[in-house]
Amino acid sequence: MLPESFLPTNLDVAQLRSSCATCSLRELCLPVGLNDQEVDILGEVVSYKRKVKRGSYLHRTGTKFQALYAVKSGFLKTCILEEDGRQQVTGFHMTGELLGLDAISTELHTCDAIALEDSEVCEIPFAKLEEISRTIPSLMHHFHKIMSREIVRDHGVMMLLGSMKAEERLATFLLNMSRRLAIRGYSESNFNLRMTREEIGSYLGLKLETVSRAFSKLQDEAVISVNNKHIQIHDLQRLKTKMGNSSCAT
Amino acid sequence: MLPESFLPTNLDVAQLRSSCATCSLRELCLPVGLNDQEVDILGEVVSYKRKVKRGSYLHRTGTKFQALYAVKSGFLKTCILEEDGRQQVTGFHMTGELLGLDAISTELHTCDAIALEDSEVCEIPFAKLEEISRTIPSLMHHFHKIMSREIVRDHGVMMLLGSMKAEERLATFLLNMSRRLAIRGYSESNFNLRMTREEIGSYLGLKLETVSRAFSKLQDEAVISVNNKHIQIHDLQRLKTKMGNSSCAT
DNA sequence: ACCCGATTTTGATTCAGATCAACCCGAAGA
DNA sequence: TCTTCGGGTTGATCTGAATCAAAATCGGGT
Repeated sequence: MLPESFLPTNLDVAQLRSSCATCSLRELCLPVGLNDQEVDILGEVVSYKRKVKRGSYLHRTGTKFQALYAVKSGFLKTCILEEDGRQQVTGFHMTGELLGLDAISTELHTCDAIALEDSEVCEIPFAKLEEISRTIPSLMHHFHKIMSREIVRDHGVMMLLGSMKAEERLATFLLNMSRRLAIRGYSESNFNLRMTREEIGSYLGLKLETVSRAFSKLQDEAVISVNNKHIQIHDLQRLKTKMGNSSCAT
Repeated sequence: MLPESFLPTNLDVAQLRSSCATCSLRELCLPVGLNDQEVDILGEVVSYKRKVKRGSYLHRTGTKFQALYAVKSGFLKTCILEEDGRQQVTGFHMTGELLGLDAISTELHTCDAIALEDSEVCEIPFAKLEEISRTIPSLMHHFHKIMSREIVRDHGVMMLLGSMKAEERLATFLLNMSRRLAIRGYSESNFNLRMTREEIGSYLGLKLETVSRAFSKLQDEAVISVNNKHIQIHDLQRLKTKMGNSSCAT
């Protein structure tokens, strides 16, 4: 099994989906452990909200980096692509997660971010974030934790890509989705995927046909039900065992 | 070809290997763009130096995180390992690079760091680093860049593991080593590897036999010479073309 | 309701890399 | 010097996933 730390939570609070209609900071991943006054300070920074229609870009590779984006609602993917056309999905991102961390290093975005459904993000001008984090140490520390968690997540994916078989990869992926949805208050065993088989494949280092076959196999074994994008997990426990033992019985 | 940003430089200054025998801060990756006074402040934080003998651990998975480590000399690997014994090398680290970034998120190390040759590191207590970075904005910003660069590097590895063939992976790996050595003033075309075939394989998601065969193939094609751990690159240009075009002629 | 393009599933075949196995080589130690 | 042992190379075979191909299904628009 992958270590717990593989799972890219990207948020520490469970009560994300507030009923508040405005761009409430409380929904984001950043203001963990801040007092009201500090949240107010942060609030002036993240005021700008942006809508991203399904299929359109939040940012493109090579464009200037100015702000991080906190996902307020919706679902996005990030991917890098080579000149020769090869594409690698580097992540899927849902409510409360932070996008753009990779762009800090060069001041240019190093990947594309594309909405897989109509989404909303809060823009967080990075220069301002650094500025106020000087006066709010806990904010700075939490931001460091978020970046670090992204590194840990990436290491988990390296492990997956480097040494897991197709079925293990898919099981890991499903459990990851399940867990992240559960944290946000959705069902852990009943959900709709927002991405295509090809996108899943790109993320997992597999071809789309292989992903499809792996789905079918898990369904044949009655571990899950698959109806196109709709997934139902019947046996979470058994799915977990699939994650980590290629050596054990199939 | 991988984007330039793939290459995990982890330092911005070329003149790393100063002749100064003490633990000069100037050699590290952190004090970029600081004035003398600021370097002095930072100096009080990173005073402690630690030796790590070849084969021994700098830190182990699960132990408490207290400090980042800046490699002063030597060569280390980091790896995560599963209960079932599977191991994944997540990186190789040389002079000037920063270790331990993954541990910030949970306050526990999420990987082992093992010296592949006798090495020296400077300990940087993280709490203190955060503290002084409040008063030195450029230090904070540079630290953010370093973390971000690690994320970009990891994405590059994901690309490699997700969509490259064995030979492409090895070519990419060699060019990466070559470049990092060149930055440090060593030959870009003539160097000794410090890790075994198995460790290379783990990093690249290949078995050691496959790594060995890929080496032999590149040698047969007169692109490189291999003598055990000693590598000589004869045709850097051709090696670069190997990196990115599985579709093109072999 | 119907159509069209995109997506998904499934089958047949191929192939890159894993696995199994033998052997070689060089450094460390008796 | 001889032995041993951890790497490393190379060959033979196997296999999981890629590739090629053809249906089936879904969803959006008219």
